Amino acid sequence: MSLYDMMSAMVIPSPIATSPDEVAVPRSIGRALDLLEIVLAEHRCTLTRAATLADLTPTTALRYLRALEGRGYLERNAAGEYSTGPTLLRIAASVRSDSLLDRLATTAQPLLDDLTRRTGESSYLAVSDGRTGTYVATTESTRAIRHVGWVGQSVPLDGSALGAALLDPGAVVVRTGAVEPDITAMSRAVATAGSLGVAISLVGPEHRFGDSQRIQHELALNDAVDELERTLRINGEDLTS
Amino acid sequence: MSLYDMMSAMVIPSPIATSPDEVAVPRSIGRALDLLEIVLAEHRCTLTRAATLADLTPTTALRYLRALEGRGYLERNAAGEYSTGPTLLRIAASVRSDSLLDRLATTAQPLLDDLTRRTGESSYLAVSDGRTGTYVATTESTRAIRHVGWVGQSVPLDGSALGAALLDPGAVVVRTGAVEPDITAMSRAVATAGSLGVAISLVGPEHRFGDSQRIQHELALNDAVDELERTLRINGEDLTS
DNA sequence: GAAGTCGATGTCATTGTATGACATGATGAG
DNA sequence: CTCATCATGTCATACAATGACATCGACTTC
Repeated sequence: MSLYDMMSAMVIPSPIATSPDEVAVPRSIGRALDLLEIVLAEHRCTLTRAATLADLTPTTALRYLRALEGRGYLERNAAGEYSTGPTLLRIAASVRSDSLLDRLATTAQPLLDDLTRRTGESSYLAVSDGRTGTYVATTESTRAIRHVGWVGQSVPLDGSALGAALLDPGAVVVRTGAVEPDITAMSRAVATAGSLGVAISLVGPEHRFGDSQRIQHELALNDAVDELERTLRINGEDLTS
Repeated sequence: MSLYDMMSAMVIPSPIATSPDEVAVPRSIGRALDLLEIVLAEHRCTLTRAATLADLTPTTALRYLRALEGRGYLERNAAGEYSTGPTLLRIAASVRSDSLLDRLATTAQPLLDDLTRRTGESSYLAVSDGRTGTYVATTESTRAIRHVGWVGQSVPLDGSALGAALLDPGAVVVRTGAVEPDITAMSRAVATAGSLGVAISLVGPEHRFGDSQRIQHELALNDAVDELERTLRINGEDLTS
């Protein structure tokens, strides 16, 4: 199973329309949103794959995907693959201009750069909705052996360094093999008001996160997060709960 | 009727779940998406207002709004108002990092600044999905009498300068009173591949768009759009159809 | 205090809309 | 050519979506 398949298998939301401890979601709504999230997680997705991942018949999935396409949330290319549609892009732009998202990656990018320079590892900025984290910015390590490829990808929070860090604000969390074998991620959450989680992760091969480097990595990560919080606060964003 | 009410009344999607010349959207899906778009257009919205605008009973609207909240697309504050939720923020960040949206506003902002400096009027960057345009960035005029308040707002494309410009790439379109009385908008589309429409608009009081200023405004607008296209193309974005 | 209004929420009988079994068509590989 | 796979359409049916109605809570007015 390739990395991409592993990632895909792991981020696909459960096809259960109703979370056991949450509100009853009308079945059809749950299904449509499942399909939307599947396509977005896959980036490009055929009808059959979406139907399989959503555990729906092709007929039912086609109906929902067509509906989402008709409303502009998805679009379909000549090869029959669904991907992000114009309405979702417009909404994303609108939402972006309304929130800290507008400044977040811009503000964080130089800090990611600095973190990578100090540690020699790849650094990532992640946002999270409580179930899924999405890596939205990165600075890659310049080493010959480096971690690449997570930007734009979503990971489940369960079991990951990112998830643990978001649950324990202020703590630096280290996990190995949670998302990829032999890969160590070190994460710390950024203090934010509101429901959007934000974190910075440092990611690299396990053997480069031994005890001696770890202290240094942790220092650098803490500096980056502290600086991001400071910069966003200075810019008028109230980050403290 | 205040400006805000006018804007809201004009951008609310028709509650008809099936567009007459498009795919059949399952009724429940159409309703849920209508409500989502209503809340996003309103920015903050109570159950009763959303139900009224969507032409649904409060009970039905509550059910859908709760579903969208449960899935993270909306959230609800202590005052009972719905607004953008964490999953939508995460998706927006993810979508942003995948597309030209990532660079668009950053690249356009200095051009908006320049356009406003040259013309003395407020300039706006808009994105569109073909039905609705959303203003996502602005530079305000520094004059005592200036146009303000459109950033983050959505406008229907029908009848507006923005809509006409998007339908006629390369043309500079002028409209007065389409969105607000006595306000003139001058728009030109930015050439983009894909389904997302992008345009720059210059907006100000009608009396400042007379024949003599108009030529100058048009020149400046064309320069801004040409430069944005050039910059995006240089940055690797294929804009030409 | 009582009465009224409004918004939010819950219940339940009903029906119409969502659904999937099945069929068909198109395409590509061997 | 056959076969497999993917996409799409049809239609009978049953169950999930729905709204009429009731209840509750908060607030305002008299």
